[in-house]
Amino acid sequence: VTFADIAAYTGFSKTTISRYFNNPDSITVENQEKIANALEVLDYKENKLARVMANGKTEMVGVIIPNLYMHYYSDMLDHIISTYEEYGYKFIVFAGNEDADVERRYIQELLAYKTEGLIILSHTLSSKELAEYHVPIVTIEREDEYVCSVNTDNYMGGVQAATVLAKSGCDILLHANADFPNTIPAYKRIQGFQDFCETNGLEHCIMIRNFGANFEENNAEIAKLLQEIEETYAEKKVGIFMPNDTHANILLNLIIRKYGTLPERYKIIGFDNSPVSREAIFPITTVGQQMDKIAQEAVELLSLQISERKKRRPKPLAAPIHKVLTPILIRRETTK
DNA sequence: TCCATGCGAGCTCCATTCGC
DNA sequence: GCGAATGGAGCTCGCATGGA
Repeated sequence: VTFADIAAYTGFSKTTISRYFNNPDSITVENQEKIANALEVLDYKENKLARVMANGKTEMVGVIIPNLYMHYYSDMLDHIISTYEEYGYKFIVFAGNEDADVERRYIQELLAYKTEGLIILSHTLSSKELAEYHVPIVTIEREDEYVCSVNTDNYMGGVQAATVLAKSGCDILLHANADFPNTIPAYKRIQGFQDFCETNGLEHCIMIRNFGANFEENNAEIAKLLQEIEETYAEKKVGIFMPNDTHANILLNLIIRKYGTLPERYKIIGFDNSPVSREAIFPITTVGQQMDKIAQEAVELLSLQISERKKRRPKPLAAPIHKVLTPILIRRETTK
């Protein structure tokens, strides 16, 4: 059943049928009812392909994440997908696994499907390269100099984590993280943690590690980290700020496997407020990213760019828009 | 290899009808 | 006469298909 069939059945033209769907107020209520009735009788089903062909609007958005192993990415994806109700975008998702050539191929594939914009969570391609695709792009929690982005205030997150550990009465505050360049938002997390400790004269150490890209590698590296902490700070009450909740949970499991519980001398805090932080055997204190708001802001920012491109005389953004959201500290059992 | 055609819906421009 | 509602023609989009 097509517009032509509906037009023939109702006696209206194709134009009027089109208006019924796209600008119903331009048709009388009586005629709207006639057309609505015809749709029911004829059992009309919307033809999205025809619509895409006609106006070029696929309502599809491409998403590239590094992996689905990290709880942060799966949780963020869940929130991005949930924006469908408000914005109507459908999402095609690729996991790049930190391979630049693979990600470039995925982007080409997404653009070939005429996705209207891209949300990039992976760190592999520079924002300069992404900007050269000349499509609406929003990045989340990554280097973003040349493209629009939504990030959490990582500096504040670092300060919040250090504050909690200091208030827990820890003798030494540790922050384990990867070796980020200073263009990555997470770098500021390290800075915030370090600045707070130095300002307040707290003994601390930044432990830069390459945690790997899967559970096995993470587990092995964090086991080594724990061993080092035990050897170096044997008699001290240790506060450990892990780079994310997935890694905090692995550390927690390793400690519990060794001691049967979480000893009083260990305080752990994660980052993100991923589901795993709530589901852990001892719910993990975390610096929560406002996942729902980040996803909402990202899609809003993308929608803004997409709408502008559809105008007859689109005005490109004078400069990329960068939104920064405040982290929310969530106290749970691992810092009691 | 090239060209014409068809697919379904959107859109624009202009014309027509109708009711107040 | 005016404005709102509606009609109609013609073009567009990207790709597959088939015939020359």
